[in-house]
Amino acid sequence: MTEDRLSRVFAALADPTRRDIVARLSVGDATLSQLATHYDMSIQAISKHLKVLGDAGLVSRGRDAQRRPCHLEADVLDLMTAWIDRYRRAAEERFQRLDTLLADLADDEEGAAS
Amino acid sequence: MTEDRLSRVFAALADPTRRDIVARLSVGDATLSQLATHYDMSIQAISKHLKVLGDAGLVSRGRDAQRRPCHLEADVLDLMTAWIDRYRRAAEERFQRLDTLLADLADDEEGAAS
DNA sequence: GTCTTATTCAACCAATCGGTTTAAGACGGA
DNA sequence: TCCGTCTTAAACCGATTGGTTGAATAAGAC
Repeated sequence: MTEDRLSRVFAALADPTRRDIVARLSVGDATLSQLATHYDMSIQAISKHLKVLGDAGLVSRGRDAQRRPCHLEADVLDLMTAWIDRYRRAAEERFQRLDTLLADLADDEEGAAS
Repeated sequence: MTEDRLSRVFAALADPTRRDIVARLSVGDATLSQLATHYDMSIQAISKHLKVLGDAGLVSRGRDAQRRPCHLEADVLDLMTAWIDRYRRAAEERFQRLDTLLADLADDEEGAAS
């Protein structure tokens, strides 16, 4: 399903290091060792983070000799915004209905008082 | 900082059960035991999920006798969309620049060929 | 007061996560 | 060919997660 995919994308972005990697890749492609220079952990740890991002479909890897440049697949982010917006909208509409309901009740009160 | 908060919100929504709870709460408030009827796990497990959603700021709990109705705090979702949009936009702009760059190169080629 | 419902707390468990270290491939350059 | 660089694989470790069960607490309802 798209269920697993959504879970993987959310989980991938739940880690600050991985979010930072995404932020860097949004500026431009980069290799593993280039990325690793910015973090206080081993290259292998960053490699694992890239694997998580890859499994989530958020980054793809190319080939350039022994390098594997990382590329941000920004389309996947739309998956999340679609999900989020759906329920944010629902909540807002419900809030709106409640709001008008309260307004109507207030009007009734005024009507009864006059 | 807001770093932890973002991590908690993303992590909270990385679980399908919790996403489903958010979906249900977007329709209307509900109590723990009402929510629990829809899932094939113990009430305590759902209570834990609600705690995670609460710690992320995604749901608040009220008081109604011995019940603690759950309410979706939809504003928190904006935190995520703000983050996502920021980098999706950056990636798109970069793509746009690359696109026009390639177009310019093509024009140069044509110019050189003519 | 006692019973029932709604919720939380605590201990436990297997599985996953985020990191480490060490070793092994894959590739280009001298 | 051998060397240095870039990357992945594997084993390990402590902490966290997602679930369980059992007991404790809180608040009506009878």
